[in-house]
Amino acid sequence: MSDQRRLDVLRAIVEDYVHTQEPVGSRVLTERHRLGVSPATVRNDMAALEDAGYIAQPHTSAGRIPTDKGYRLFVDRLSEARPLSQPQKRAIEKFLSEAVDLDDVIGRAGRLIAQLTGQVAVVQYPSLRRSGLRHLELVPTGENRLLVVVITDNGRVEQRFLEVADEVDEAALGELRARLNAAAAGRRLTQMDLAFSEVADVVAPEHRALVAAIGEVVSNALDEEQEERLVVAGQANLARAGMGFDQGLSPLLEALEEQVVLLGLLTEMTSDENVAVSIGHENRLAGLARASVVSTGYGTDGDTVALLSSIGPTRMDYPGTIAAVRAVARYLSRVLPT
Amino acid sequence: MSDQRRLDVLRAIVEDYVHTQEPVGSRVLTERHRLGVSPATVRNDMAALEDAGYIAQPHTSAGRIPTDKGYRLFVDRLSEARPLSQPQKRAIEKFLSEAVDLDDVIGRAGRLIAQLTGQVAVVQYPSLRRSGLRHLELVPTGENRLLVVVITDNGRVEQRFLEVADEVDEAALGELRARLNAAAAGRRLTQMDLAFSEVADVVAPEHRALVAAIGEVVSNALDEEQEERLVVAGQANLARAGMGFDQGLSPLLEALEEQVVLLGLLTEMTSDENVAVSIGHENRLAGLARASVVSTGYGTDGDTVALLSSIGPTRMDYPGTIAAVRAVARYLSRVLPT
DNA sequence: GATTGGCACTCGTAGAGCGAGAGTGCTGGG
DNA sequence: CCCAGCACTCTCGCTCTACGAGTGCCAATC
Repeated sequence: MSDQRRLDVLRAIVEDYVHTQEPVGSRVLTERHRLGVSPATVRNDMAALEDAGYIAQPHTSAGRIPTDKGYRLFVDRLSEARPLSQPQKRAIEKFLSEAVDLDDVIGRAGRLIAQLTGQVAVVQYPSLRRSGLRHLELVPTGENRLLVVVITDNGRVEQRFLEVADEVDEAALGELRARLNAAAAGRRLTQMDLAFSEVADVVAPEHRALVAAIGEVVSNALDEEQEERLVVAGQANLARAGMGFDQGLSPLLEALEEQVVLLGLLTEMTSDENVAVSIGHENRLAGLARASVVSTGYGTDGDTVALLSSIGPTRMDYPGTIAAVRAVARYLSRVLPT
Repeated sequence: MSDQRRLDVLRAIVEDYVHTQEPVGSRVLTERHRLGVSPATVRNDMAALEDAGYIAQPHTSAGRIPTDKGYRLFVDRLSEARPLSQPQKRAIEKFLSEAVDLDDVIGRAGRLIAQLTGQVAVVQYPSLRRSGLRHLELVPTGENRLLVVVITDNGRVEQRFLEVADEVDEAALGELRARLNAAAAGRRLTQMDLAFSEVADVVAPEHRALVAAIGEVVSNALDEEQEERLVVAGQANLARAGMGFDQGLSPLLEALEEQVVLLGLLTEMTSDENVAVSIGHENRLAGLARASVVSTGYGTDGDTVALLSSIGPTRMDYPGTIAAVRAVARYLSRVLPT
């Protein structure tokens, strides 16, 4: 009994099931794939595959469907990413390069993945960790309220409200703004504390507390932990008939709304710029037990700054999804401001 | 035959159906509501209501369910917004006041509406139309690429990429930045063109084109047409059993992803700070034919700057939804930076 | 020893038939 | 104008049956 043929059978089962969404029996298997053996032989192989846990039958005398373990083997050893066509690549490049700002880039990347894969896309905003400060702006906004806007080297903009005890007059604010910008401009975000304490030393005593408060807000805003914004696109794809989620949809949608938890999961499974795949119950989240996640990092020159994923049913088209995710991550890395 | 009682019957039908999600017959109607008449009488009234198009029966010999027209009458004349409880109000206030920036305010408002109504929430970002320019920042980001960041009076931040022909050196960029800020600061966004042409006159000839380009990007970024960002929250609520969307879910989710179209619909139906309700087929969008939209404007002192809506099945709890939308809009208006 | 054809067996599915229950519309009397 | 009673209709859930798909096993074959 050839080991190789068993793997061929498994691959055939996965491909057929992904395509038809129906349990596949020994007869159609021999008809649709040139295995060169009879249904009876295939049946023997299938029995062995079932014993090994790669496939299962939903009920006696139905065909077989792959298990999570079966998909795992398929992804690891039986498939290769199917490269996108040239027109597709050009379309990706064109669509991403038309973006007008960072929000738009991220949004477009999400829609792109959603459309290419027919599934849900999750895109994380690029991290701020390694950037420097470009400009700090203080905007008074109503009584006792200040808006602090931070612009970084790499074009990221963060804003935070700050409650202040006493109203600060325009002139004092202007001076503060000038001093802070002079002291902090160009510095790494990690050295920000230092810059703020320098300013605190030279400023009028009644403003020291304010400077400290601003400093706290700024480092807070740039803290990596806060850096957890996700964009989700293509949720409508999940509801389409034939996705296999027809009634188990709400746990999945709930998981997608729990952005903090979701990001944790993605971060955990994605180590570098390779594409990682997590299948069915391999996902730590219960809501994703019937789904698979294909995820990769992106960022300028090998420096992974954020994540990009596609989520779909376990019976997704893995080669196609992996290729799409990889391609978009690559273009995203290129088009992204340094 | 009393007209008043017929309306009572209609109200009873709507309330019962909203509650039980099942067609309601004449018997249970007399049992659950003190109508003071027998089922037979109610049947006559129901026949009249059906002739008038306010209710319908899914099939012969099932109970009645309200039609879109029936809900319309209910909303317009038979119900009043049910005020929220004090604890609820306090919870809203607390939750919104904890927000750290504008994104967070909008996000929280969405989650709040979603949770209060058990439906989907759609929140539009506040418009920039009436604000002035606070600061303009130019950040070079990679070769031939400039990031233009606009900070407005009311704390809104917009950013746009700009492709430039030749690389601009730091010094020239610094000068440009200073000049532009001097000329434009404090001006209304509508007078921005003027400020830019002033600068173009005094700047070195080789930078005129750049100034013009920046001017275009800025007014573009602040153009109201561009101002169409929506946040959608609580999509998972739609998938919950008993929402009535069990199989017709995907057109709805698709409608929610078509943000431009969706915003058009909301803008059209919402005229001012009153709460507007659009029921079932009254919605121009086919995807929303089985849903109702409850929408209102919000903004500082009666100046409507953006929209806030809740979308659910036509058999939603209108009084509760209207109250929730109104309450959140009110607090949002108060907490929002001027 | 692997492969294969044949055959009995198991189940899920689709369809038909049936009874019960809910709800209506109508009619005739208060 | 209201209401009790009654005949009628329709859906829903149940059971039963026939069918088909697919398997597992065994003995024959290469």
